Amino acid sequence: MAHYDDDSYNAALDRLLLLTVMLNDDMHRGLATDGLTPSRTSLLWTLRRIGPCSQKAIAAAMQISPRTVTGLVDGLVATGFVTREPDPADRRAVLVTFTAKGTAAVDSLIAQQREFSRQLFAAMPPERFAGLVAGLDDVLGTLHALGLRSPF
Amino acid sequence: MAHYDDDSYNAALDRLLLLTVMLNDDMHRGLATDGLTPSRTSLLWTLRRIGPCSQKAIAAAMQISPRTVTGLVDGLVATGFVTREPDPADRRAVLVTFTAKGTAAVDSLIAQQREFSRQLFAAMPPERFAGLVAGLDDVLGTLHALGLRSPF
DNA sequence: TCATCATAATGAGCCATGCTCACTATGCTA
DNA sequence: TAGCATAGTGAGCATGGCTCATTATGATGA
Repeated sequence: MAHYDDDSYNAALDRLLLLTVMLNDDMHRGLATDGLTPSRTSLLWTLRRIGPCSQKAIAAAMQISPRTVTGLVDGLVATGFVTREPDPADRRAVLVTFTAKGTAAVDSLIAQQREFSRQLFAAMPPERFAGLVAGLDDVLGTLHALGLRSPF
Repeated sequence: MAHYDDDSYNAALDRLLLLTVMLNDDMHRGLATDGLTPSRTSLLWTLRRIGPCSQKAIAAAMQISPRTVTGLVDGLVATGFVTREPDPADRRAVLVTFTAKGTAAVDSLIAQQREFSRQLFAAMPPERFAGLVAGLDDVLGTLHALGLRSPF
């Protein structure tokens, strides 16, 4: 009895992890076409969320070291997605700021994501979709209760 | 109407991607305690799935270059998880083989995963669990139909 | 048999992404 | 103004991807 349940729990986790891997791979594949790496894209997402800010702030938001942010911003500056602007309030700091190309890239990613969500869910029976969302919310709540915190 | 649906699809995909990130982070954190990196662990999982085999076979199974496998196996040999045994049928090749420590490590990972699946799902109402699994299967089927292939 | 081509692994060397530690330049405060 | 704190970066390391060249071995055909 308990054994039977364990097996179905494991099968469910296997599905979840498989989905995790497949979604990750797909995201990374899509990125390559835009000349972006996963880490640099993550920085762009963060920048969109918190707005032009110091590298220190980006490091805190992404939970990586300030030194790593220097490297990522170097790459994004070299490829024209962001610029380093002087911070009028602190001459030690820079304000990492989108270029037009950077803004366009993030907008494109958002559009791609919307399209992908349509492809994933539009054909799903409403009841099943609702069941999936309820299940995901349950899992996310459980993870939160287990002490895992969202990176956002 | 269509707009409303789009928003709920997006919200669902956001949940899925958030879950993806959180599960990934958690897995990687857990690994560090065992002295394993994510890539080396992935190789151990692969090796468990396909059995002692050449590095070439591992590269094919993991969809990475043979050169990268050389590096990963170097690390796993240095830390005592696997050994390189001569292939009796082909003196060019090696058979990557678990040590006792390697077998124990994989067994431990499996046990951790079973425990984690219990923590995630044991408290979930059976109906919601069933709804989650049905939804996940639907999504996996859709991904397959979209041309995304499982890495296994 | 032996020359040729194919294959398994690795050396050399590149890039990206993470880290720490040390250092510079600047800000802040007593 | 002296001294501590903070933002960013240089130096240097590890991991994990890659390609290309090389070595050793296997396999095949003349």
